Amino acid sequence: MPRLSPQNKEHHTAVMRERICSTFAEMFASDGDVSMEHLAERLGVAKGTIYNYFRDKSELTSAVMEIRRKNMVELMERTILPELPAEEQLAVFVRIMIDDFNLYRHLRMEYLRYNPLAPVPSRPRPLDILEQIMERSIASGEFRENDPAEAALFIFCSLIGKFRHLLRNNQAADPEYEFRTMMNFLIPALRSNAGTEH
Amino acid sequence: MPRLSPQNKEHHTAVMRERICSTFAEMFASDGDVSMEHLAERLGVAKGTIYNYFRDKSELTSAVMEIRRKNMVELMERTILPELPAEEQLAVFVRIMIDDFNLYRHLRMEYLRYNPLAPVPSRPRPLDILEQIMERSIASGEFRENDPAEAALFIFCSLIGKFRHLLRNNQAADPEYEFRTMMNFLIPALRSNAGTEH
Amino acid sequence: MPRLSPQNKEHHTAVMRERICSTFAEMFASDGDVSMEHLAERLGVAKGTIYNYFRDKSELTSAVMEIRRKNMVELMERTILPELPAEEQLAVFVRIMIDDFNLYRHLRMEYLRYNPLAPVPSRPRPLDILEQIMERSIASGEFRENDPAEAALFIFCSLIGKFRHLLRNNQAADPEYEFRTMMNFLIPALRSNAGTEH
Amino acid sequence: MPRLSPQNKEHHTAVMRERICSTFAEMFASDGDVSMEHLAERLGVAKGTIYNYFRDKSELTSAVMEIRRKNMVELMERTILPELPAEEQLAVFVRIMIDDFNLYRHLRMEYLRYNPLAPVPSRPRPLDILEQIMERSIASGEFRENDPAEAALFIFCSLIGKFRHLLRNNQAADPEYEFRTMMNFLIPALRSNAGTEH
DNA sequence: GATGAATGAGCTTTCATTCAT
DNA sequence: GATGAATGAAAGCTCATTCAT
Repeated sequence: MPRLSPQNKEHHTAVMRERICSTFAEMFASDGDVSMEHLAERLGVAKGTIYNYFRDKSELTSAVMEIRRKNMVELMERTILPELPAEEQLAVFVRIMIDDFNLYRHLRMEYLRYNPLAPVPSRPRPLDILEQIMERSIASGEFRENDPAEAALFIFCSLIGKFRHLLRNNQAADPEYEFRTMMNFLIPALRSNAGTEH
Repeated sequence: MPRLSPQNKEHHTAVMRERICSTFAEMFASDGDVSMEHLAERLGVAKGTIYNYFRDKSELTSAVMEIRRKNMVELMERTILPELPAEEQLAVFVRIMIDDFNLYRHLRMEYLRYNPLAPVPSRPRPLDILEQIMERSIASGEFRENDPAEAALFIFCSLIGKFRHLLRNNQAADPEYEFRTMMNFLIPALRSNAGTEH
Repeated sequence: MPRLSPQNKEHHTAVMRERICSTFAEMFASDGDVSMEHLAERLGVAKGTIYNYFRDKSELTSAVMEIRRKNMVELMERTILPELPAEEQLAVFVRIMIDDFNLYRHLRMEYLRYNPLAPVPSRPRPLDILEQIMERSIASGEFRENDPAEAALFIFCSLIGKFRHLLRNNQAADPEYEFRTMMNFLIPALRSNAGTEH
Repeated sequence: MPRLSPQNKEHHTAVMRERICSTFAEMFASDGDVSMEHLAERLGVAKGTIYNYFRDKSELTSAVMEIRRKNMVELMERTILPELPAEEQLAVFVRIMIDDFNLYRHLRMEYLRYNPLAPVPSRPRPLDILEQIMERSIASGEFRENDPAEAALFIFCSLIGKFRHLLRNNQAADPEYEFRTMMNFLIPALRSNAGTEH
């Protein structure tokens, strides 16, 4: 391997980190937990090489989650346009989350094992975006008066819970069905304030 | 501790199993996965002793989950009376789930690892009870027309998702706050059908 | 359990030892190695009880071998009559060995594990009886001139080797077939001295 | 010891496997069963290192047996020339077996434990070679009419049985003595058919 | 920067043996 | 004499991590 100029070196490092992360995510998505040995094998590099780019497995896992999150967020930012009706914005959000789940089911759920203390990820997270949607929708009156953060968290957790349920039953999501069911309950939850007087 | 009368023996066994289970659950709750070695240490017995009460770690884990589930279900059956208003039934259900979560945080989430195929637990599960609540409430018109199973699953997953979120942030639930938030969204989701026409 | 007189006590001990041994042998014969736990279970006594009659597993195993050997030897002494033709005496010997093998295949082969230093068993052993047969037969001229001990050992080892071969292939012996094959080679080996001049 | 050229790596692996195998065989020969821990200790490496060369203990044991067998068979094939007199061919065979036994006493006998179903080893095995010797010798009339396979098995088992006997008495063989005794009985067994008419 | 052989703490599990009652 | 719960050394095996080259 030839000497790299500082820029090239930086570039090389970034490319390599990206390659390792995406391969790891991919393997995780299909097989569940992945050993460093298998990962190196699939990458076609030595185990030690991975450790040149990531301090340990925990850092790698975090990085993967970060990339995944960034991709998801970028997609959301491109497709969830503030000028759309609130309901439609929510719909896009839900669809993206469902697709992401189908892609990364194992990774998402096993993440905790290597990151029990849940390091704060870089902003914005999907939950942040969802909060913005809620803020706009409540401000515009499309959704009922409510704490936007709370509403966002409720929606977010409903989705996560559903994903976990599917995972337990070893199923991928049926995107269309799950989408319809979620919307069937979420929209009324956000629209009407029927019966909350207790 | 030999030479116990049959009753005493049975009692001793039950006590010991209970002690092992609850210690395991407790350690799991605070630390995540627990090795048999550490469990024995905390119990103040030898590793082998645990294996006199449980064939292997998988059996122990299942037993803990089963006990937990049975306790929860019994409590639900005692306190969720069909003659109460639907909303109140749901409220009790939600409270019990939140309390259970606080007690068994990690265990609930890591259970999968030792039981990847999710053996069917003894009925009824909390979800079954929730389905009954929904059936009655929809039949009586207290909640809007809907598939009871779908409604139950939505509620259940919303709760599970919330728990998982708290777990990720390494928090116990604040029972009163979580209760109010959940009800604030669940009741409208089940009452009104505002805006589901898309 | 009532006080036993010294004689009764002695008798009880002998009976118990016998019971333990024969059960152990039986289990060994059908399943291979047997744990003290399983043995106690089958006997309907506690594990500790066995240790009142045998210092440890090694002593038990030795005792079993001893009993097995004594039974076999008694049978040989009853049925191998010196007045029979040499060939017939040998035939009876071979048949008894084959039958014994079928009964105790596992035990015979695993014995070494607990008795790596092969404590000298009580006399007479089958090999001793075989030596007597050889002595008589060579003295009477029915078998050719030879060291009787060597001849006996050769026959004995041929049988043991055959048993081991069968064990490796997880077979019981076919008594009639094995008998014919052995005799087909042993008789000439003992009769003629063709070609030993090298 | 990283960064080896491909040849060196292959060489290193071969050397290491060989070292592990021969140490294992050696320890086995003197002590009977050997734990991975003890083996590693004697090798001066960590337990895990052995597992870099052999998937598990069963594979290691098989490898040792295979090497041993290959060496023995190669030696037989080089030294047992079809043009030699039958008796001489047999003599060489017997000598090689005796020497092999002295080298691998315990291992040979305990092999079964880790390979209870006796996986078919690579051909040809010593028994195969012995069968060829018998075929040729019976065809040429040097040995009497007989099923070559049966004759070979008889010889083979006589040897194995002798080895087992020595093992039980914790002896190495005295090669010259054992050789003479075996031949003293085997040759007549194969030559003459005196007295097989019963 | 890359390598990958070596590491060793850690895991689950077994089972002969002990000893207080 | 009988009991059997408790023991704990020992086994086979895994895998994230290190470091000499």
